[in-house]
Amino acid sequence: MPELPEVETIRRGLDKLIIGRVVAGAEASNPKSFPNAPSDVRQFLVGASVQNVRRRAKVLLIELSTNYTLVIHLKMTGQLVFIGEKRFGAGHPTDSLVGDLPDRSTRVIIAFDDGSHLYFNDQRKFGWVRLVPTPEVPNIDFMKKVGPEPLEADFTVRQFAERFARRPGTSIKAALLDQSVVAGVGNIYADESLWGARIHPARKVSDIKPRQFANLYRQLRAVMNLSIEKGGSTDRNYVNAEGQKGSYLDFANVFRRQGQPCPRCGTPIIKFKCAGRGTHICPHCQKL
DNA sequence: CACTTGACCTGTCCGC
DNA sequence: TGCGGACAGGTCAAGT
Repeated sequence: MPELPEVETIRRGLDKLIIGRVVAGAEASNPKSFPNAPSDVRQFLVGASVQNVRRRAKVLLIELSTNYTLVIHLKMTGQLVFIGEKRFGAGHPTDSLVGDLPDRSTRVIIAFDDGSHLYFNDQRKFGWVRLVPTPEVPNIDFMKKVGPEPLEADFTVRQFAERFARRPGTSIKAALLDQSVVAGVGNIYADESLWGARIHPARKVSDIKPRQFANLYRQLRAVMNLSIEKGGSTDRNYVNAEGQKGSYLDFANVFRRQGQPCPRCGTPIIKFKCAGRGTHICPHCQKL
């Protein structure tokens, strides 16, 4: 579910909500969701204060005073929701998607010593939370192979185009979704940026011209920055750290808009399968 | 090797 | 308001 803009939105929320709070306890209802030994949790999580909340690709990093980090991947259906100590049953925000927590999808609960809680909910159990020594975070498999951050100021068009040389024979959409090429792109922003650059998703990487890479680079950054501004995309169950939906899909041009007119030319948007994923294009603007 | 497909899970929606 | 099947935003292991 969450791609770079959604994870970044959660990060910004947590940055305001949990810095300085002290962990009082942690429990997991599903061992796969939080595979750490109880002794590590007692030693390095309980009593720790939150120093920093970072993001790398689609991964959240909650850095603790014990020199350990909670590494969190939300995969398809993960949520990370903070509920303060003063919230009672009656007072849900009107735009909230979550009811009382914990609920059936709650896999991990972090309790803070002031009575507030951080809930990791994950309907499909693909996501995970891991407690890792902070210096070892760059060495976990995912971190070792993930590509550069596309929104960093020093990430250039040239760098962007060069990354695709790793996957010359595959489709541009498969390459965009490959986290080792560029970090943080998922199905929504792949489709939206390809529409913006007028590139057909099934086009082979080796056929893409330098001008098209330049276009795609601009579109990808524009689309992701707009989404962060709108609080991300809520298609089914994404929510931010306060349980609220994002509104980017109101501004999307093709994603989940099959049958509706292309905003540029009016041709109906179509949906088909590409790189194993549901894919949305304007068949007039994006020719194979 | 480069690339594609299936598996991991649960829930929802659609057609019969 | 039953049942089977397809599908869902991600990533890895296994297969071609």
